[in-house]
Amino acid sequence: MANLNFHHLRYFLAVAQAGTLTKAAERLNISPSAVSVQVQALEAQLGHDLFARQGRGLVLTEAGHLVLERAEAIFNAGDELVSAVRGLDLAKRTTVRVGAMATLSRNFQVTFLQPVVGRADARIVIRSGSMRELLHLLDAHHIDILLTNTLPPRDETTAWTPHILADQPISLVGRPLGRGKRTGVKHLLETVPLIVPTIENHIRGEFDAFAERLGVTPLIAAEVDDMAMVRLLAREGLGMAVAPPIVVRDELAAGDLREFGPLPGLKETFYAITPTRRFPNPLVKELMNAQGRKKTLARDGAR
Amino acid sequence: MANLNFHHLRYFLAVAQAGTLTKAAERLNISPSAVSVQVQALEAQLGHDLFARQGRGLVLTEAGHLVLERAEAIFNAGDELVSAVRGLDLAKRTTVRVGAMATLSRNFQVTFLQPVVGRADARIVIRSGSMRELLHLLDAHHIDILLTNTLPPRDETTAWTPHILADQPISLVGRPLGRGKRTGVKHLLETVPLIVPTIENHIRGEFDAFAERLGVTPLIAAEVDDMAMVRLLAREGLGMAVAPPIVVRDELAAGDLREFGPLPGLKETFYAITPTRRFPNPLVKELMNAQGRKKTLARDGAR
DNA sequence: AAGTATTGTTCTGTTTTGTAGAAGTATGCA
DNA sequence: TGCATACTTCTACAAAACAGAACAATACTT
Repeated sequence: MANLNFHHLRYFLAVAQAGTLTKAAERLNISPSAVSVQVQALEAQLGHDLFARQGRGLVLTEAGHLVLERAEAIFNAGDELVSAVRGLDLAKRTTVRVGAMATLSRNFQVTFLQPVVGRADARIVIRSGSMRELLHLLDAHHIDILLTNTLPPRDETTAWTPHILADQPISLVGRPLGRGKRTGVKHLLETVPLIVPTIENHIRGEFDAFAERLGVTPLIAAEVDDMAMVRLLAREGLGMAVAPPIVVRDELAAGDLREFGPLPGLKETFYAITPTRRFPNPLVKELMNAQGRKKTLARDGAR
Repeated sequence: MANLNFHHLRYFLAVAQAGTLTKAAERLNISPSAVSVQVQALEAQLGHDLFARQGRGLVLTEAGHLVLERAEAIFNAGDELVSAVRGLDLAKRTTVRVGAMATLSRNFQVTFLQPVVGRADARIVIRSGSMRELLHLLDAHHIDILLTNTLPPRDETTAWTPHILADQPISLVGRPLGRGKRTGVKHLLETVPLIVPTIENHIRGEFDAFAERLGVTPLIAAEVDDMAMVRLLAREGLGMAVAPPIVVRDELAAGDLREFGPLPGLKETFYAITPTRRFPNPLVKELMNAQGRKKTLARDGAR
């Protein structure tokens, strides 16, 4: 069975809507004979008369009515397609759609988005999910950028590139201890309940290796994958968290929590993953550039 | 702005679905060069790249994904259109869609449909409504036949023809009277409460003229347009109904109601209105033919 | 690193499809 | 009957889509 000829269908629709073949031809800037032939071709292909030749006019048959309804829907969909594509230029330029790993620190996300937050000409869409889900969204262009702290494996078909945004040192953070208590890292690891990342997180691997190296068996109170949860638990005093200080930035500033020294050699790396094509979204470009500057400043400050 | 070229769009869809241009061309039984050109024409027209030329392959861009989704919907609709038209041959042949004036006697409708009722190879769809609504449905081919007892005015654009199905005498029908009561029509009209059709119904006009001719002022208890309601009211003993006996056929047979003689000169005519085209629906043809035979029989019997 | 296979593009000539305009047919109207 | 309207048919022409060859870029192989 041959495919429906949409060119014929378009002329049929014009005739059905205009009421007469002649008027339709006029509206299409085309000769009546051409329209006549095309409509007949459609009828031949469908195997049904769409118009009854009544007197000197055309009247829709039952099949004609049926086709008319659907043809209208089809060409409306076509028009919508075109305007949607045109809309890409306008709408998408001013929106940045960010996917973030559900387990990622919210503070980090906010810091990253700083340059566009609150700007009147920019809209932000954030969706979180697993790496699998987010990569799929990125591939289908439903997000412009993917924020993560673990790098998915690249294979030959990957159409994206990772960008390192920042290295965060990993510290022990927890509620202030009483006066005179020992605060050495090794001692703390052995005596204080700990909140550590789950095993999927590469920090956990590094932490375990670090503990091994020190020759201590840490007292693990909780394994948590969500950084927002880590923050809450630390604030509640469940134990000391193995996490980058940025996660509890506010609490550190307020004095509710304290940083008990970085864990040497442990760090968390934040990545932004973008489609391989050069950033077509100017907001993404802006974000990436701003990030570059920030990283430099942070390095200089650390010296 | 030029119209969307669905021919280009079809090739784009094929490429997007097949993954590569080459495979798409193969599936379409067409050369790759042709496909390449057509897809590029679409891109030019939409003003966006739909594929990113990556390595030696093609990868959908954001605009491409957007177009893909909609294109799928469009061509699905096209396929549905074709199968709907094809389905006309099969489905519609075995279905008869009847529109009946809401006020029409149900008994009459059943009698009319008798020839196809209960047949395994025939489906019946009945919808009721006002003349206006039903004519519209007939015009749009949503019903095959329209049953009515009044004839709508024909003008030059009418695309339908009426068929007289049957003449029914109009009688006075009501609950049996006590023994010895006078049953003359003139006497009854003056003394018994009556259930008469509303003024839109032409029977009412004839009835009023008839009463005038007799020189009586009838005692009207109710004006009702719906024959099912007339039947109910007569059964309840509200009064005597001015109606064709077929409306209360069952009650007459059971003896619950009695016919008090026909009103001379008054009759109701039932019409079937069909599109002017010769019945394309074999069931309609059957119904009309059967009706012809029945009418003849009824006439012969009346002699 | 060089050869080979794969994928998409460009170009040229050919085929298919669509179109205009004249002539013809059928209907409605004065 | 004469004339206008509406569609169709026919013929020639124009536009579009197409195949095939040559080419360019990339990936795989040895």
